[in-house]
Amino acid sequence: MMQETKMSTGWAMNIGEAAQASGVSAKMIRYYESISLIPPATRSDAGYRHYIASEVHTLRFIRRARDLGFSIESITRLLALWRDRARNSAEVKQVALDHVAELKHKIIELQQMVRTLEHLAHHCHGDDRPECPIIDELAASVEASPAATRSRKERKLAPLTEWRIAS
Amino acid sequence: MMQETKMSTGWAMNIGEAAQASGVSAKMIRYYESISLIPPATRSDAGYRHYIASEVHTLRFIRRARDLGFSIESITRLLALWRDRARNSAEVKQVALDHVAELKHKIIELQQMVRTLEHLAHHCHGDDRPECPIIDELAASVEASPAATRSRKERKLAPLTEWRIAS
DNA sequence: CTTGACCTTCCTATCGTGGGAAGCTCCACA
DNA sequence: TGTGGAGCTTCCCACGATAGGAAGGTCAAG
Repeated sequence: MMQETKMSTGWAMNIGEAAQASGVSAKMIRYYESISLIPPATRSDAGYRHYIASEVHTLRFIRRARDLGFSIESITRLLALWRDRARNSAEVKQVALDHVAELKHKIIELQQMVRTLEHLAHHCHGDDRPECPIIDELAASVEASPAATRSRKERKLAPLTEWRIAS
Repeated sequence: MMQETKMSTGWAMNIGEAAQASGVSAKMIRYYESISLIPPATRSDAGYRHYIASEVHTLRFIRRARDLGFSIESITRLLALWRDRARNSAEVKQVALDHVAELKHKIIELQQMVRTLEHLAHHCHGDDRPECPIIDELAASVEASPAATRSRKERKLAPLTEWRIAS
């Protein structure tokens, strides 16, 4: 992108320098190019990639967005909005708030795990005796657990009491 | 494992039934076997895997541990402790609390992202105008940002002002 | 001209999960 | 007894984002 700018400035960094300047590793810069998150870099006669300041700027944008947890897919949208001078800030805000909602969802899941584990650990002596409510909880026999089957597709199935006799 | 139990009961479920009963998909049961998290299942003459109640119990254990966010590696340890009747509960507690620490670390990271994003979103009009502090923050030019280079290995490098002239 | 730091492409691995193809088995029903 | 379909087998591929490494070319300083 911005070929003309590149031509007009004449400045260029190679991939290692661009990595250094942007905080994105050379490996990831090549990867981003391969998945078309960024356009193909111009090349020197020897095939070395060259980056001008505006491209490094884009890489830094990506790096910051990654640091905020945005997926590559979201970053694609954010980059398009960044380049779109006629954008609606509402769209940007939407992307950001959708992401916030996802993050909060994850946080709640993790907090639930922590709560359960801390509760169990609190009741565990943590000494040389084998008794352990943590193990007990994991090993608990389930009388009726809807949660245990929640995520699988429905299928025609035999009642649990109808196990077949082996061999 | 527990071959003799299997022999003594004679009961067996096939993989679909075991999946149903344990909450672990058939695909994952095969995967867990392939990575030796669980021992190879016994097979029928036709090659079908058979699972007895104690094996399903193990699968349910794994499922619960996964639900609490434990890695396969940690589950390997937990399973060993479960089977070890002479275990020290201290070891179990250690595995659990190490995991809690990891979870909390992740939570803090995510919360930091949320905080930043909500702060930015709060200052974004979110209307049809292009001005947007979210985009501005991502696009910000960095005067001096130690964070931007924090995770990369040190390398001999030219000062940023010494970019080479292209072509 | 040599050396070594850097670049190139290509392949591999991570982690846990799902999807699907090709082919075999089992069982119920006609 | 034949057939259809659900279920099983193995094998391969994909994800998302990243890192590591091998083999070979390039560049610049000494």
